[in-house]
Amino acid sequence: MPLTLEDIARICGVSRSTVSRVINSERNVSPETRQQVLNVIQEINFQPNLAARGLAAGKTRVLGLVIPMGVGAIFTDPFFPLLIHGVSATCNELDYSVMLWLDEPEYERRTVRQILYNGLVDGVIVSSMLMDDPILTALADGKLPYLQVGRHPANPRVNFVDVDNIQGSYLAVSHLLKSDRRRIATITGPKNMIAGMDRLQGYRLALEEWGIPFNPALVVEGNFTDLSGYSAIQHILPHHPDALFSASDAMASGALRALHEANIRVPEDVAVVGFDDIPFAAHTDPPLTTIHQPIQRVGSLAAQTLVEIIEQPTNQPRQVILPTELIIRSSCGCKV
Amino acid sequence: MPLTLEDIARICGVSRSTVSRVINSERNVSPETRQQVLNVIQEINFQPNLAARGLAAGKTRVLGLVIPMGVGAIFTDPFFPLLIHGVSATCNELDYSVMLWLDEPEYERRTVRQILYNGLVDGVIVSSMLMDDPILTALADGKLPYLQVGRHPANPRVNFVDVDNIQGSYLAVSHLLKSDRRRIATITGPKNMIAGMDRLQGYRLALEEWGIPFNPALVVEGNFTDLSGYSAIQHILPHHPDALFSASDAMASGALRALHEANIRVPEDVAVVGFDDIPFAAHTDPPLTTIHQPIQRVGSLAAQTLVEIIEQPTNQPRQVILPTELIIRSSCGCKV
DNA sequence: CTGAAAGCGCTTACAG
DNA sequence: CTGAAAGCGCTTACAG
Repeated sequence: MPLTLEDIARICGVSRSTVSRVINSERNVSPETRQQVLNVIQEINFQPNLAARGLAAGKTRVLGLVIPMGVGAIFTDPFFPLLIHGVSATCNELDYSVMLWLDEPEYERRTVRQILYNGLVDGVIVSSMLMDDPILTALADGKLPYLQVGRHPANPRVNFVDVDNIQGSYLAVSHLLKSDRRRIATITGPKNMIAGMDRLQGYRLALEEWGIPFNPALVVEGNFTDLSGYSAIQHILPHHPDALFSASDAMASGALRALHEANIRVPEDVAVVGFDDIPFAAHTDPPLTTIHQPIQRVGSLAAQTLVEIIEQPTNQPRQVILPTELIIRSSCGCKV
Repeated sequence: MPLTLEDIARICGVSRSTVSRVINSERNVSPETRQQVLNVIQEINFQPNLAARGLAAGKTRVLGLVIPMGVGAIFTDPFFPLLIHGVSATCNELDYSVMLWLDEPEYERRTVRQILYNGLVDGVIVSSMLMDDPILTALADGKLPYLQVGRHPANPRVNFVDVDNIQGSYLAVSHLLKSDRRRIATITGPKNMIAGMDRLQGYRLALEEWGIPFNPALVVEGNFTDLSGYSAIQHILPHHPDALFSASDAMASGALRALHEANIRVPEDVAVVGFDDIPFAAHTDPPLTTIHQPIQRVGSLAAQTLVEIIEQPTNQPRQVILPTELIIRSSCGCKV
């Protein structure tokens, strides 16, 4: 029922090759013919069939977006909505569509194969932050263009867009240091997550710069959830910290609760800085000083970069790291 | 480079028709042949090209999911992540893929055309709650199977899955009534959103049942955001409410802040009940009594129902309304 | 600048 | 139960 190239061609009295050429903006079409075809297309609201185009050209103009559901606080954190928003907006601009896979553990195998070989996508953006995610190795072994959201230390040639987690936590801890805190504890992310380890790295860097020895008793591993932040406090408190850098706002929020229950004043007794700048961070008690990351821009850049990789292949891996920003609220206790 | 049906056929010494039949689980293939083909497919990890299949069969096994970005609190509310999760999980089970469109106002026109006529999706789920969303009328005029998340009062034949907003707010207000509150104010959603109006309807129903006259001075329109809840309180306070039903948790959270600043005690002076049960609702001060809605199940049912519509077309519109649940916390002041 | 023709990888009557 | 053949709606050398 929908019209085809052939129909347009008949109406215009040209061949379907010509119609195809004007649709794909090739030169080699006389201005008059081009205009006429354009008019007809406009008039009857013609949309080329993308399945046919995909089959013939080997390009579908659709990007896959793979989001692993394994990770914790996926519904309290606006990370994925913002990422999706960025990807989608840029795809719209570039005339690409986006295919979404929420990658549940049980389906992982099937997903990878489907994405790689079913010919439906020209490339894929994976937002996995797990060090050893099987989908990452599958992608690395395959030949489909792809780009990671989040860098991968083990694979130097991978394309990625990431937030500068090291610089972010360095910023956070430096701020605490400048506010004369010296016993700065940290709740880290899980060991198998790159962002978690990067944020720990920034913590160490800042300490080092100020000549403060690294004290293992002041670092506790969390898993980015509120609850893990809450229980981390129990381990940290005996060591009398005067500040806390939490590798996520969710954990900071749990820590704030625990601190409150232990009758420890924030920021007077313990200053707190989080990471992520989730909306909730402005509403904790006290409002949380934290590190803002430009997630939507990450998504947007990821889409744009992947399209470049698809359309203008080179040997150079494309890698971009976006800066973060310190957002000062009350929990750090710096009265400007 | 990827293998094709033809390759499998050659290896097995059969025609590609036969291979196609076993892939599509048709009968009319001898058990031995079927097994042999299956083995080869398994062995070489064959994935049929979906673009080709789509072109030949007119079915792509992909569902479109359209999410309008016009609406307010899209990143503080886990509605969309949960919805997407439900849709995606069920699509995985049913061997469908999902194509995502975040519908930004400027692109709306292009989006609709693309979805309807580019042959990439077999049907679409639209999560629009606007009364007069242009995409809804475009879909209604087109011939692509679709299903709405959220009912549409003006179109009785539309397929939809919705949460019972009327029953939900009825539940909320009844609870307040049972707790001896009589001057119950409400902050509504915007007039052009169906869910908003449904929630107002439930409020009226409960009042009516208890013989309490409807008092327009006690109802203020909000737009589902925190801020609108905050400012609504200024209009309501002069009329001395003893309770508040807020049509969203975000607005309730703003209202709580305003109440607090006005030195009005919750729940002693004013009992508060929200709607949505966002994660934050458990952490407000005091924790918010609210109405829980099964969003993920809505997504799951939407996908399942749309697939039924695609695969077994009938004339009957499919319409399902899911019940909500009252979650009692502290803000309503009922000490069980 | 333009058209005829082959081909992308499947499905689907049709004939046997 | 099986295969040969046409066809889905495009793109893309190739020839002119």
